[in-house]
Amino acid sequence: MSMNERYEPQSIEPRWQKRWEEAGAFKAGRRPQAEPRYVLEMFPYPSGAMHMGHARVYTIGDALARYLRKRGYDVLHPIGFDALGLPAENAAIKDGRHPAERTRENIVSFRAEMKKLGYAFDWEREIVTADPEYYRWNQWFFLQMLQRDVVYRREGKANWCTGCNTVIANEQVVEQEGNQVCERCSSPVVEKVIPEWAFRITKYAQSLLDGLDGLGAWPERITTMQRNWIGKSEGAEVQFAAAGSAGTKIPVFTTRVDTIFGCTYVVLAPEHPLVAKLTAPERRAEVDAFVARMKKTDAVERTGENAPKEGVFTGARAVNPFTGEEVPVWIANFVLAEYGTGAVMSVPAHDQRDFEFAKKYGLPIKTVIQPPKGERTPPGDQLAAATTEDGVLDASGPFTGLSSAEARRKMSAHAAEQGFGHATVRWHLRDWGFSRQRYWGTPIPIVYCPDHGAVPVPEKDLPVVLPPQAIITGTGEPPLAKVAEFVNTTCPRCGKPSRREVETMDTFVDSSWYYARYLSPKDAARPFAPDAAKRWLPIDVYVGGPEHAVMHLLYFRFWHRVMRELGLVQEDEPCRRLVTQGIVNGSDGRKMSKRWNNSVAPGPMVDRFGADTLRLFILFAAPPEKDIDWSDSQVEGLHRFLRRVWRVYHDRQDCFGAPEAALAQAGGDFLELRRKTHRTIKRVTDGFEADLKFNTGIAGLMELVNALEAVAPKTDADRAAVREALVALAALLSPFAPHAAEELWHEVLGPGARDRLLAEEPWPSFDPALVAADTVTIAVQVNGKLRGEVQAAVAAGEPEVRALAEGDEKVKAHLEGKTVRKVVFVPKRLINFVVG
RNA sequence: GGCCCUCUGGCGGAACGGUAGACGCACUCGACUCAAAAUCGAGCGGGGCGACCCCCCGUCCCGGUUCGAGUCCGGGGAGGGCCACCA
Repeated sequence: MSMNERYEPQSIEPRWQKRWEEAGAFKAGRRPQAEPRYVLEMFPYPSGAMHMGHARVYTIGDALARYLRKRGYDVLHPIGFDALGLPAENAAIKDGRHPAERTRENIVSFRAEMKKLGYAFDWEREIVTADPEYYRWNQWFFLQMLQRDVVYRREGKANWCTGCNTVIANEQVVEQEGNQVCERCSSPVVEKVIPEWAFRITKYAQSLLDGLDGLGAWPERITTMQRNWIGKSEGAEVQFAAAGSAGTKIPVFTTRVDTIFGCTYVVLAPEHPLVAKLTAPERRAEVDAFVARMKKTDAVERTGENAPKEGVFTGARAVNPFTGEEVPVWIANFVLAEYGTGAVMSVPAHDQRDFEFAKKYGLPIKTVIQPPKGERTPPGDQLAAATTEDGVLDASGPFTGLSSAEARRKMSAHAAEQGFGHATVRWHLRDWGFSRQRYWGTPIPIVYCPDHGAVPVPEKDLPVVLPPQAIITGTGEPPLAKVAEFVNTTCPRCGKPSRREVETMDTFVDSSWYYARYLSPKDAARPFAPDAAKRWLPIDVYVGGPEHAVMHLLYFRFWHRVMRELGLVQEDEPCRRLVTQGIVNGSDGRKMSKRWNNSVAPGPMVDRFGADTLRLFILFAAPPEKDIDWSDSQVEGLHRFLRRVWRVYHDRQDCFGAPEAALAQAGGDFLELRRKTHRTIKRVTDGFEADLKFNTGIAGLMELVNALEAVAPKTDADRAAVREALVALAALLSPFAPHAAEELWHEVLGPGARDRLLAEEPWPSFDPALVAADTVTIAVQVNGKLRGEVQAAVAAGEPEVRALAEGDEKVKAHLEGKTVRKVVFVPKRLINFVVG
C-alpha cells in the first residue's frame, strides 16, 4: 500500500465521476425517511458554450447540495436546459443553422462540461424546454389560465422596425447616435400598437407585494427591487369636468390630492382618447401635428431623461371639482397613457416637473403647501423650484390648516361623498405581454375560426408541436405564418378551415415553472405530480444571478400562485432562500467578453488544473454574492494547495493505520492538532449553516494543512491524532474538491472503505470539549489601546486576569503614576484599564 | 431624479462592538540546484529607525455614542447596481 507521490487530477477525477454515477449517489428520493432538501441553480441558456459564470453558480450550489446530502438529507439537485427563445434563434440565424440543431449541440457540450466539473446532479431528471413533452405543459397552463381569465388578448405596444416590417424584442433595439434603431438593419424603430396575449399578473400585485415580507432569506436588495417594480402607489382619482362639454369627465390620478387647490392646468397623454373630443377647432391643426409627431417618436426618446418637456394647449378647459375653477387642458410628451388614468392634474408649485412645464409655457403657479415650521414658502410667481415635501395646507378652502397626510384622507373621502372621486391604488407593475412574433418558442394553442374567433386548442390535442421546417430569417412576419402545414387547420369547435395562432410564447414562460417539472420530469399526464410537490417544494435554496431580480424571479412567484390556485402546489412562494452570485470578471477586472479578449472558459482550465482546482478557486476567491476577478496566479495557488494536501497524506502514510484507541493519549502538539481538527470541523460547518461563506471555510482547511505539515508524529497517539486530522480533512474538503477528497479518504481508510463513497458518508462532527480552549490569550488595554496580552485559564475571573495584567512590564509602564478609574473585563477576551 | 448596495495592505479578502489585516496571491531575501523550474524557510500596512525592544499613525472623509468603533448613529465623498418624466 503506497500512494502515488503525485497529485494527478486528470486520472482521479473521471474515475470518481464514474463511481458516483454507477452508485446513483446523487439521485433524489433515495432516502424517503429523511427530510427533503431542494437545492436549485438557475438552469442555463445554452445559446453558446459554457462560461465561467455558469461554473460559478453550479459550483456554489453543488457545494451546498453535497454538504446537505452528507448531513443526511434526501437532496434534490436537478439540472436542465432553458433551450427555447430569442438568443438561440438569433445565434442560429447568424450561422445559418436551425436553432434545434444548434441548441442540441450546445446542450451536448454543456452536459459534458458539467460532468467534467463533477457536479452532483440527478441527471435522470434532466429537462429541456425545447422538448414538446415539456412545452406542452406551457400550453396546458395557457389553457387553464385562459379559462380563469389570467390570460387575455389585448392591444399592446411593441417595438416595430420600420425596415424589417416586424415586431422586434427590446434586446434588439439599439441606440445609434441617440436614435433607437434596429440592430439588424439600422432602420428606425417605432412603437406600434398590435394585438397580443398577456398574463394578468397585476391581479396578483398585492399578493406578490405581501409575499415579500415572508422572504426574509432573500437578499434584501432583491426584495427591494421587486417592491419598487411592483410599485404600489396610493392616491386618489379625481374627475375634472370638461367645461362646455356636458357630461365629459377627465379622470386624473394623483398621489398628492392635498395639493389640488394649487392645480393650475391639466395634462393629457397624447394618446388619451379624450384628446380628439376636447380639442378646440382652432387648436386642432397644432394638436394633431403634435400627436402625430409623438406617435412617430419611440417611448425612450419621448419620455427619456433628456427629452425636453413639450406640450400644446388643446383649447379646452376643465373644472377643478374642489374649487370650481376652470383650468386649461394641455397635452404633453411626458404624460404616459398607460399609467394612472393617462391624465394628470398639474400643481407646479409642488411638483418639479409641473413647475418646469409651467415656466416654459407661462402657466400660473400657486403655492398651497406651507412647511409646518420655519420660513413660509413664497407665492408661486416667486418660486425658484417646486417644494415637494409634505406640509400644512394653505389657501385650500375648508382644508386649510390640515397636514398633508390628514388632508389626503379627508379630501379623498370628501370626493367620494360628492361623487367626483375616491381614494385608489395604482401599480407600476404591468400585465406581462408574452406574444412573440418569433419561431423558437412554444406555439400558443389557439385557432382562429372565421365563425368562432379565437378558439383554444383542446387539451387532448396538445402539444401543438413547433414545425421543424420553418424558414427563419428574422426579417419578416412571424415565421410560423409561412408554414402552411402548421397554419392551416380546422376549428376544434365546428371543423371549419381555420388558421392557427402563429405567435409563440416568451422564453420566460418556460422558466416560470421548470423547478416543478423536475419533481416528476417524465409525467405524461400532468405538468408534475402534486404529491412530489408536497414533499419537495418550496425550493430550499435557489442560486442564480441578481440580473433576474424583476423578471424571472417575479414571474415564477406569479406562476407559483397560479399553480396554487390550480391545486398543484400547497404554498404561496416557490422558494425559501435565494442566493445571488456575483459575476466572474476577466483578470483585468472587466466583464469577460470577446471585445476585451479576457474570457477564460472552464473546460480548458479543468484540463490543465483539474475540476477541483477550478472549484476551489471559485469558492475561495470571495463570498458567493461578490463579483470576482479571474486570476491565473490565484488559480495556480489553489492548485498548489491541493498538491500540498496530497503530499501531506503521502508523507503521513505511516499514520493511516494508527489505532483510534490511542487518540485519548495524544498530548502536547498533538493535542493542539486535535483541537485544530475539531475547530476546523466547526468552522467549515458554520460556513454552510450560516451565510455560505465558503472562502473562510477553505481558509480553515489551509490552516489545518499548515498545522499537519508542522508536526512530526512519533508515538501511536501522535499518529492517531494525525490520522484523525487526515480523515476529517478529506471529509471537509469533499463539498469543495470532491474528487481529491474521495481519493484521499480512500487512501487513509484503505480496504475498509472499498465499497463506500465519501460523498455519501455522514458529515464529520466535532467534540465541543476540544473546540473549547482551556487557556486563552487575553488582550490587555490601557484606555482602549492594546498594551499587552496575557495567557489565562478560560474560567479565569477578573481578579486573576487583573493580577496577571498588572504584572506585565509594558502594562506596568503605562499604568505608572496613573489612577485606575475603572476596569472593564470581558471574560476570555480582554481587560481594559481606564486611567486618568 | 428615485431606490438600493459597496468602500479594510500592492491584490482577493478575514475580523460575536473587544489584539485590524486570518487565509491566499504578488513581491523580497535565504536554502536546495551547474543553472532554472518545482519545493522548503523567513519577511511583507506606513513611519520614528538599517537592528532590538518600544512608540506614533492607520479600515474613504467629518462628527457622535461607548471603557473600547472597520463594525452602531448622523452628515458628506467616491464607485457600482436597478428603475427612471410613474403624476
